[in-house]
Amino acid sequence: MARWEPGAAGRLQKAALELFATRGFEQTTATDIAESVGLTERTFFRHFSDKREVLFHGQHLLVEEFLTGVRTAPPDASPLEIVARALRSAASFFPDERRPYSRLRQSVIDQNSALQERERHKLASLATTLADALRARGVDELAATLAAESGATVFGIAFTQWIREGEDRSLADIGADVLRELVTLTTTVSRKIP
Amino acid sequence: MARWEPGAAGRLQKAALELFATRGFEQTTATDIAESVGLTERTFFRHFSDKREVLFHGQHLLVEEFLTGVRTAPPDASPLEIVARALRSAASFFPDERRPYSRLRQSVIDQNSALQERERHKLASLATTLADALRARGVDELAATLAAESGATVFGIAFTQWIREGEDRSLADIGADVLRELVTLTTTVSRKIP
DNA sequence: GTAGTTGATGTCTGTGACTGACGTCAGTCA
DNA sequence: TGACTGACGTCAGTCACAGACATCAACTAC
Repeated sequence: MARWEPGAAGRLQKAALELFATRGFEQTTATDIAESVGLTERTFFRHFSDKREVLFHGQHLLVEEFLTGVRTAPPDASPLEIVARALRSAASFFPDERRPYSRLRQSVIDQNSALQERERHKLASLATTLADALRARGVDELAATLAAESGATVFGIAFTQWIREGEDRSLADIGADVLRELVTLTTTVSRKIP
Repeated sequence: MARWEPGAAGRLQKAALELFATRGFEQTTATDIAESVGLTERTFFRHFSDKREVLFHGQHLLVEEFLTGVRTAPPDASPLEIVARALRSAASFFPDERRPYSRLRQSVIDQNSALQERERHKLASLATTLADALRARGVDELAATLAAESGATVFGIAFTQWIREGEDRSLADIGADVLRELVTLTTTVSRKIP
């Protein structure tokens, strides 16, 4: 028999989401979470750098999906086409079965501004990573930054729409729609930018 | 003679920036800041909701500039034109004399990820406010969100450039350039978005 | 198979961010 | 003149997090 139950991080993550969803984020201490799965506070902080992070563990896998999309884009693709590929690839990270889980998690985040702050930070660092990948493909500095930030924005908006009650399109479809709307928006500048 | 020196918040802000710049953010306690201007930690937290906030006080004035720009846009302006106005208006918040101060402040933020997180959060809430203002003008939901987020992104990129050593264009000029680049980027989609 | 090593955990202790309750006192205003 | 207010101080408490060190099953080398 093993000395410890395996998968401590996973158990902590699951317990944390449940406790946050019932009691609320601030009303749940790190000790609460740890003890609910038979561990100590110290162990909690060995697995997660801070209390908020327990809800954001595994985000690097999403970033990887984005990068895969960037890599599989044809060499002559424009920055925005590359971003479109990345978005489609990232969407595969959120199959429809995952919607209920994503909804619950988001409802927790939406109720606490410290968590929203962390979420935005993750999205921003995704944009930074994306921009690096674009630059590595030879896209110039400013275009890479703008395309990457736009990609992150589109992803954020699409994701929000994806988890809305009643929505049944796939994340990939929504993402493509939002990106198209962005193109439309910027191409219908009737007046000159001063 | 007054009982207390006036302008406690301002004195705290100034002292905080100086201490953060010399010792670093984490190496400076709220007590350090407060006592350096003859106040107590408790008073510090009466003026600022948390330690990071001392660097972001007054941001609502910037938001106001954005909103002024939105309001002064002609009724038939497209969402992106409105955003262009907002950007130009916001730029007046950062006259060239302010560059040295902004550089110092940014160097502090760039050295601490908790501060970067807060900065992104502020930019995100600016986008939300902008989107509300656009919707209030009749812009539809998705277009408003996209235009507002794009505006915030452009502002962020332009500001970063404005701060760069050797840069001497005004923030308004840089902002207009970045926005134009965004338009260029999205209008040169040779391939169809899948 | 025994000794040494490793890795995930527990224990103990400390620091600092933040909060609530309450006291203080100069200035204001009735 | 006396009640009231607003900005501050004092005190005590909670909790997020971190360093140092101990523990002990499992694995490894010999």
